[in-house]
Amino acid sequence: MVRTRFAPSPTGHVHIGNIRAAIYNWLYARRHGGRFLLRIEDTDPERSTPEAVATVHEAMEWLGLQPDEPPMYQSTRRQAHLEAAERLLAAGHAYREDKGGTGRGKCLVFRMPGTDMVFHDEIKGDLRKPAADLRDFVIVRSDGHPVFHLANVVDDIAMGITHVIRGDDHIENTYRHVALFQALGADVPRYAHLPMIVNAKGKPYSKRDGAAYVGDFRDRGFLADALFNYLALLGWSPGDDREILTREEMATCFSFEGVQSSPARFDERKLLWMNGEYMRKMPLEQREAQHIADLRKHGLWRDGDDLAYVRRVLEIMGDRIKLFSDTAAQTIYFFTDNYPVDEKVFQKTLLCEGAVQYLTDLAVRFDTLPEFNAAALETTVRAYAAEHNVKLSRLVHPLRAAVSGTDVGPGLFEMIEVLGRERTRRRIARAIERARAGASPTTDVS
RNA sequence: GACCCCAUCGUCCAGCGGUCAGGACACCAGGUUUUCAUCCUGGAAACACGGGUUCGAUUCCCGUUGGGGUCGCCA
Repeated sequence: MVRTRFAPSPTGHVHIGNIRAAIYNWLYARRHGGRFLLRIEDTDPERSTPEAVATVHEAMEWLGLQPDEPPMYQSTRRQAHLEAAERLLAAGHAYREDKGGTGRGKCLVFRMPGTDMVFHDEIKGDLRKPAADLRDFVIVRSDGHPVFHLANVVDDIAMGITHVIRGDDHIENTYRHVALFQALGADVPRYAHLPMIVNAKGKPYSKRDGAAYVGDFRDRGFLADALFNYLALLGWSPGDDREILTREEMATCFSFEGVQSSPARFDERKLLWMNGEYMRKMPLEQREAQHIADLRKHGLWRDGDDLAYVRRVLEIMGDRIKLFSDTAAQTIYFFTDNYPVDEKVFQKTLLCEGAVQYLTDLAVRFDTLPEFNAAALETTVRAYAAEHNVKLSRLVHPLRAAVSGTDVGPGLFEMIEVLGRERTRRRIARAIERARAGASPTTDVS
C-alpha cells in the first residue's frame, strides 16, 4: 500500500513550494488508493512554537489536505532516534568522534558504505554519485540531539513511508538517506524530487517577494480550490489540455510522468484568472460570508445590518468580483455616501454639454415614478432619450457617474433600483451642484 | 570552485523521429453590452547555440552558453 507524507518543519509560515509538495503527496496517495500522512518536524525548539504548528494545520485544512492518520510529532520521537543510532553504532555503521576537532565533545558519525551510489528518481531518472563524493556525516550531535537525516529516515521507517515526494533541494541528501535505510535494514522508499517554484523574475523566492505563503493567499481572498488547482498544474499536467480540474479528476490521472523537471515560475495573473473561474462557479450563498467579511473589514458592514440588501448588491455585481478582498472597493457606493469619486470620469461625463440639464429632468421623472424599479427606470430614461433625440449613452454615463462616482459596475438601472429613490435623488442633486461649481461658463448650459 | 540537475511562445503546460509545433494566462484588434466584467471572433508570439546519429530532428547523443540546486554537530 502506498503511503506518502508531508514533513514540514513548523516555521510559522507554509511556503507555496512546500504546500505544492504536500499536494503532490496527497494526489499520489489518492491515485493509488494509499494514505497521505503528516509529520511535523518540530525538533528545533527555537522555531517550533505551538503557533507555528497551528499554522501548518490551518494551511492544510484550508486546502483540504487532511492526513489520513493522526500526525506524527517528531519531537516525541527522540528515544526512537537515539535507539536507532545505538544500533548503527553497534553494527559498525557509525562511530564516535570529535568531528572537526571543535572541542565540543564527541558526536556520532554515520559511516557511508564506501561504494558508488545510485538511486532512481521518479522524476529525474537515475541519479548517481561516486564514493569519493559521499562523505560520512553526523547523525547525533555532541549534545545528544539527533540530526535531521537520522530522524527523517527513522520516522519514515516507523510510518511505513513507501514514496518520498519532496523538493529537489533534497537530492543530495537522498544518498545519505538511502544509505541510512539500508544500514537500518529497512526497505528504501521510492523517491520523487520536485523542481522548485521561482518568482516572476525566475529567481528563488526570498523574503522580499512576500505573498509566497499559503496564509497570504487566504488572507487576500483567494479560493482554496483555485490555489490548489493552480499549484497542482504548476509543474504537472494531466497530459492533455485540461486546466480546470477538480481534486478527484486530478487524483484519477496524477502521475510523475506528467511532472516537469525544470523550475516553474509562479504567475499570479493566471492564478487570478483561475480564481475568477472558481468564483463564478460558486453559488452566491456559498460565497456571501466571505464577501461580507471583506465589507466588515472595511467598516461597511456591522452585525445586524440588512442581509437581504447585501445579497441584492452581490447579485447584481454578478461575476465582476474576482477576489473576495476586492468586494469592499468595488461595492463601496452601495453602503456609504462617502465613496471615492473618480475625477476624470466626473469631468468627462458631467461637465459635458447637456449633462446637467438631463440629470435635472431625469431626477424629476424619477421622483414621480410610481414604482422605483429597474424596468420603470429604464423605460423612463429611454423615453427621455427618444423625446430629446439623444443617444442613450449620453444619459447613462452621467447618471452612473452621479450615483456611483465611477464608470464601472453593474447594470445602471438595477444599480439605481438597489440604491433606492432617496439615495439616488440625493446623489443626483449633489452631482448637479458639483458640476455647476466645477463647470466653466461656456460648458454649463443649464 | 567541485559535484549534480534543467532548457518549446513573455509565463504555465502539450509534443515522446515525419505536426501548418497545440492549449491556457497575459497582450493586441474587432463584435455583443448603457459602463465594466462575462461571452464570441481574429491576431502577434517559441523549439537557446554548435556539432553529430538518421532518409528525416523540437524530439536521440556530445559539447557550449544560460539558469538552478548541494557542498553544517540547520532542516
